[in-house]
Amino acid sequence: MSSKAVYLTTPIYYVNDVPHIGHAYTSLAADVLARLYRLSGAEVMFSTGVDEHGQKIEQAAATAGVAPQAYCDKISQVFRDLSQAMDIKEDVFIRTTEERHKAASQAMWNRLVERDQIYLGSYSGWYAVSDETFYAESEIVDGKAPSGSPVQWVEQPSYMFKLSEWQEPLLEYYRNHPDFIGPDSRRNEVMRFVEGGLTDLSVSRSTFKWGVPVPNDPDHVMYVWVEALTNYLTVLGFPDLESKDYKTFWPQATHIIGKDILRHHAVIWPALLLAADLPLPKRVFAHGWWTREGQKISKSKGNVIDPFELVKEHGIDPVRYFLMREISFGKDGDYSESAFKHRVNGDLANDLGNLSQRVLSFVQKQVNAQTPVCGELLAADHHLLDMAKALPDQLLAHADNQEIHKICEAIWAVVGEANRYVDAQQPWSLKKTDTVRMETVLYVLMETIRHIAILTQPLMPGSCGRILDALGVGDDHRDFKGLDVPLTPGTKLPVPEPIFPRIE
RNA sequence: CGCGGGGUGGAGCAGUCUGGUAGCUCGUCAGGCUCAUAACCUGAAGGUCGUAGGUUCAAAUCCUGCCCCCGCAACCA
Repeated sequence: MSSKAVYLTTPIYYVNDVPHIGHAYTSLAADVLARLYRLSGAEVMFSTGVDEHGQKIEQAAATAGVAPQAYCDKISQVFRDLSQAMDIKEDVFIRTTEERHKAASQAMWNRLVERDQIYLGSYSGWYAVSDETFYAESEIVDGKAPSGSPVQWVEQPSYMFKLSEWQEPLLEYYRNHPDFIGPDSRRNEVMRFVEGGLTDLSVSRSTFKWGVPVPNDPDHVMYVWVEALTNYLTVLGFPDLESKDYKTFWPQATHIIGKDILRHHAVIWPALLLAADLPLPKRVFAHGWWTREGQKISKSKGNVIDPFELVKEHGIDPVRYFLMREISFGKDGDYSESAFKHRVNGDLANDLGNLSQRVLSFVQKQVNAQTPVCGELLAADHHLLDMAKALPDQLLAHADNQEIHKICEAIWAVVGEANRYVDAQQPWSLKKTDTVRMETVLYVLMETIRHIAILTQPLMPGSCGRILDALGVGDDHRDFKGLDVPLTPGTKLPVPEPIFPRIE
């Protein structure tokens, strides 16, 4: 259907802590999009991974009494487990301690140096010895750190990136590429920020060792920006600009991120790429944050949401569906037990689950447990089928804008129409008067459900697989191409089981 | 005057760019159906669209002032 290429990324997650709902949310969104594009026949690269460098990791490892690498090995595995737990299928899991990433980061650094974009300056700030941390001017309270520790003004040599030179080129780029930053409100925010002026950026540290060494200066390691952001290129084989992956995917990159790191991705990253004379990604999309029962989520409040516990309690697919459907992707939203219950019971159990069950149970009992024969189609039949057949294009359009909630809405509009169709056609009445028509109605319904199930796989792969099993759809006909392969009348069908249980 | 976002029936949102009978989901109430996971379908009630003023034949939508809420201010998705 589509021969386009798509490169989707999540940020690389910092391994100083275990995964929380935010990590799960970002990865899940990217996974849903990746799965949809794969179904459509597009060439897809979906990467996620972990950021394993920095002082906090070095310290955390020291506290734990293990070498940094051993510490990273352990925590990184938990992030891999998260993908497993949530049925997230990334194509690449990148770790910044990999040798190829070290090579890519240093190559990026060298490109910047060659273009006179990095100079040795100094980094200064308020340093609290007891906290081993620098604090921003704005964080200082009564001449002390937020923690109450005494601070001193410290200056140290640091390599600086000439970010300030890129203010105008960035603004020009934003103007010429209105789709570069999404949602639109974020683009606005970023442009205002850049218009306010950019200062050069500290891109190295000499106070710790756990990082990628700066080429030709062993006293420094690269600080997060240059190194971490380069992971998106590492994955594609950079610095080999002739590699197949780089050529295929880099121009098609969409970075899915949380709104907290919008500036890094929408300002620093494109500036670095412009400065290094490399093409920019196609789009940066920042999603919102979750609250829980109306409260901001924070460790101090103790109300963090553990994604592992979430899926253990509710099952993978209901959690996937809820997170993708409950809020407009890009906005903030709230996770609450009652909202979760309403979504799952309403959309999954009552609407989709019940639709499938009421149709398949009827077929089971009235058509001898086999796919019915399709007779002449009437206007009402065409209306429903046409709605289902219009979905693929609609969904891809929404995916291109990262409007995942609209993907859900579009599918459920067909689910609703199918339920209305059942009521209008009354197959239970036709049973007594016109079994040929009854079979046609049931066939139309099964075809509609087949479309829905195939197209909902990206959201709920496991559950939709079970629906397709119940419809007798073969494994090799479950993608966009398979949509064009209609059900075969007479196929023996298994006894249908409810797919989405209600939450009481 | 730091920057940005927002204030729409009980709840959560869309609509605002491109003025023209206020829409969706959930909830509430009434009815229908009986295939189905006490599910499904239909209908009704409920909003002076934060506020004050302006432009206009006409404003949720454009302009101005004010009030309130939220986020950001450079390592939390």
